[in-house]
Amino acid sequence: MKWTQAFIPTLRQVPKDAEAASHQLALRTGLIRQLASGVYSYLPLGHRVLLKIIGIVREEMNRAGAAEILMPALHPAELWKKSGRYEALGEDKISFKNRAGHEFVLGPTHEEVVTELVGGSIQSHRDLPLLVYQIQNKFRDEARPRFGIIRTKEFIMKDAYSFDTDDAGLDRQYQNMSETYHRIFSRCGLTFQVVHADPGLMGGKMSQEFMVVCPYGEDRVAHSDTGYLASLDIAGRSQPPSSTPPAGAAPTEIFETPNLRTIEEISSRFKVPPGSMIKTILYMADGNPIAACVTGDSEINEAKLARLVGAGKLLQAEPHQIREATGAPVGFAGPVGLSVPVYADWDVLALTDAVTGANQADRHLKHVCAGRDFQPFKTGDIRFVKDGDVTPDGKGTIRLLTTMEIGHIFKLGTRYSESVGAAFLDDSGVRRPAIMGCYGIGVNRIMAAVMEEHHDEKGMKWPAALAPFDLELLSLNPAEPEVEQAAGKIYGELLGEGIDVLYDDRDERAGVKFKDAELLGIPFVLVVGGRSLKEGKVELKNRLTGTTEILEFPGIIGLLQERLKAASRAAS
RNA sequence: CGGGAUGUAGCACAGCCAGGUAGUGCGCUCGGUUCGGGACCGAGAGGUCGCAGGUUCGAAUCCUGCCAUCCCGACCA
Repeated sequence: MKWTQAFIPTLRQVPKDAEAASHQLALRTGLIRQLASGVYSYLPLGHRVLLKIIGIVREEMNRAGAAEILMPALHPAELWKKSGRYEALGEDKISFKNRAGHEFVLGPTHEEVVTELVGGSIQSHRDLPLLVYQIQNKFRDEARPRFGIIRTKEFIMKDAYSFDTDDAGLDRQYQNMSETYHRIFSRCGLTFQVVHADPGLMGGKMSQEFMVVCPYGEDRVAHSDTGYLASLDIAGRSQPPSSTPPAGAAPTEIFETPNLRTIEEISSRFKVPPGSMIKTILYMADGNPIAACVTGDSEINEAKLARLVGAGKLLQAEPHQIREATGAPVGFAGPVGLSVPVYADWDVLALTDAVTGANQADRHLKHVCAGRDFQPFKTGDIRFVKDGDVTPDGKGTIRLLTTMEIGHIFKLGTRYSESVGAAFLDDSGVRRPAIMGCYGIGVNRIMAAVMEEHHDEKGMKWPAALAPFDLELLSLNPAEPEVEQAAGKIYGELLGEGIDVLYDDRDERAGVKFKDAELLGIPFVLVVGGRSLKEGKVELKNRLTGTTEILEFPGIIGLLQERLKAASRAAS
């Protein structure tokens, strides 16, 4: 394709709204343009990259035995009510009513639709197992789109769903998808990690996330050099020893803290380190009030807390519920004398001289000692892990890494096959719900992740497998007829050989073309210029290695093909 | 949804505090000179200063409200 026909609006300066490297580069190289917050157009170069990614995904999914389908983006709201997820969709739902007054949801994911589809089409255990997938735009009204195409309201997802007769079948499909995902992300040139995620509270099913370490990700994982790796909702730590109060420790004492509610306010006003304060947060666990305590320098992890409590639904208490439970307004809760069950983090047990709320307006307690002044109902690990925590096996030191989730696989079980309906008759004639799994990949996120990983100060360095073109042909000074002719001839021959080439035929100065070529980051740039042309030579620049090779006529095309093949072999 | 910031030409910004004909750099158009690493000279085009209301003889500038976008956090089936 010729540059002058390609619609590649490169930018010299970085648009001020872009912060992440992938966002800046995607804008500067003319891959994307924003229409609204979290809503983007993909221009020819961006679209080509997406097609390359989709090509790899499709190839690997097909190889894995998955059958491609295409489901609608328009879902009757009724279907979501049937599965019970209509409410759970909440604010993220994008929906509208048609002229007949029927509500439709723009599909944020497709468990309901695929279960409806498959449920209506299978009858016997002989129809299973089944594995289907699609590549399609999803819609979620994200409260906060971020970092260009890393988190958008409309995004491209590959979603796959498996249906089996038993758990062993599900295990096989899950393993198959896990291996397929490894192949897909590797072929895309990504360095990734697989992290066990919160299995959720329904049935203890398994879930794993495929993560890329990246400063502009929106997840974090706990990692140690002893090989520990876990998402924060399940990341544990070793249990610290609890302390016993020193003999003759001071008794608790109430002190006045007018209008001082937060850890920071008390800490700075009374010079108490946050680590020796007890933060007490009230929750409603399946409708019953409970209190959770961590040290003032920690944050409660609600997933961990929910597991300790054994609660299905955990919500932060409303102000009136806090007042009922503690007898005080928000900001003065503490574990001492509290009538609701107290769930305390291990760290709290180590405090022998703590400050915490007195359960009275404008008052706190000091010299509080866990075990002496209050007895937790249960203790455990309920806070987010922090840098420096010790891994559960006691051997490693935890470091937090910022990561981007590019894929996830999940053993669903029968949640949707029961609620929406997908059942089969087993070999003894008993009607049973299919065992499901679901497997997602964020296609535009792969693009962003690759851009985060493969660039330098000059611009992109696309892995051969995803580059928008195999080769850029760059003619210096097209005003010289010999150069123009030679470049045109080479362009024609490359096209004839089926090489995907971008021909920079613009009437621009050499510097502009070189800079743009480096910015675009197509792996190979073939430079045709008057100087070397006189000696019957052209130059082949390798953007990835930064090296230049001189090629001589004739035989250029053949050599190029060798280089391109070698590059794509190296990538796969 | 809480906190912070920013909206002036395609992009990046100045002007606002101290109200008085809307500017700079890059890009763009035309002419000329250049031409292997983001050229130079000359002449141009391009803006309801985010929107609405108010104050004032007069508002990009002061006041009020709204909207949009970005960042931190909450959320993320």
